Amino acid sequence: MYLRHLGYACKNVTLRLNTGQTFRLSSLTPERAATTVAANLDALEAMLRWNAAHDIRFLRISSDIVPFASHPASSFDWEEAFTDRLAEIRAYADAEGIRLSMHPGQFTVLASPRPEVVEAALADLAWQARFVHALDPDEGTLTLHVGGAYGDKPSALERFAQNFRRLTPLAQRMLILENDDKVYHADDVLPLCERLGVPMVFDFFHHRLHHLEGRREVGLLDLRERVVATWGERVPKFHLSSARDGGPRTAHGDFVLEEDLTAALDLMAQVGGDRPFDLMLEAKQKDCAVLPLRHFQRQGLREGAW
DNA sequence: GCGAGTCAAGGTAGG
DNA sequence: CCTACCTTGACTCGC
Repeated sequence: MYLRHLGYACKNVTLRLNTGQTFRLSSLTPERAATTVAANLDALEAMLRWNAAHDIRFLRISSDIVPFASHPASSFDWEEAFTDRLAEIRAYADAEGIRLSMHPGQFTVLASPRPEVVEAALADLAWQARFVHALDPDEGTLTLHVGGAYGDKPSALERFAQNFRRLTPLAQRMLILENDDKVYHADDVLPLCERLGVPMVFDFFHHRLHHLEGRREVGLLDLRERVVATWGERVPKFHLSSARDGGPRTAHGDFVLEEDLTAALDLMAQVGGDRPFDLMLEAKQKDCAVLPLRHFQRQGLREGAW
């Protein structure tokens, strides 16, 4: 496989722009929501233009782009209010070949034993699936973690599978599952993905944390063919970070070390033949972490060129 | 403008 | 039981 796009998440440090400006629940009114979403969409468009100019064609949109979108107290209809604006941005992203994704936060938990938590997660995933789909119907994704273990991982996995079937058809289609840093290792997530027919987004950094701490012996070497297979004909997506110097072991660094990127590229070069994959860099410095690594992208590469 | 206090939400680890 | 941490820190108030 070869690296097609490098991406970053939610914010642009250079432009000081954020696709997820929000406000307190106590400030929620339809007017405030409309103003904030309009500003977030403007920020998104400016980031897309900057990205295209810098050959960055992969971006995660903040799940706060529509604050309180699925909250019971919100009556603001973003789809109706911004139909034309969304179509405009979609056309631009499409013309520039930019892939988009969203990643609900820690509170969206489909495996929870608490019904109210699951209901909220279903509502959250429903609107976010519609949002990504409106902007990138071809390659958009919705990244999710499995959730907690609650002292009984098999039961939690079973609950996840049952609740997955309750998602809207669109959310089921957009969803992809990521291995996390402490509970659901790649060899927990992969069988679940295979069972549900959901692509797996493999996070190199999370995977390595499990290895360094001796919780698992299974390496990516043993899993990579199966991880890629979960994507079918779609372009697989991976996550990569470097550790933060001196920070908590799970903290993301400001940048991504070139050696961490080349290690990931080497691992994937031997899989999947002449096939592209995309890589989301999770680094505090966002776009500034991507810029120095762009030359590793092989845009529009055809076989034999690498 | 700025520092302090607070924020919708879940879950885990360590004390 | 409680606090700290993860994550996208950053909004809001009172000075």
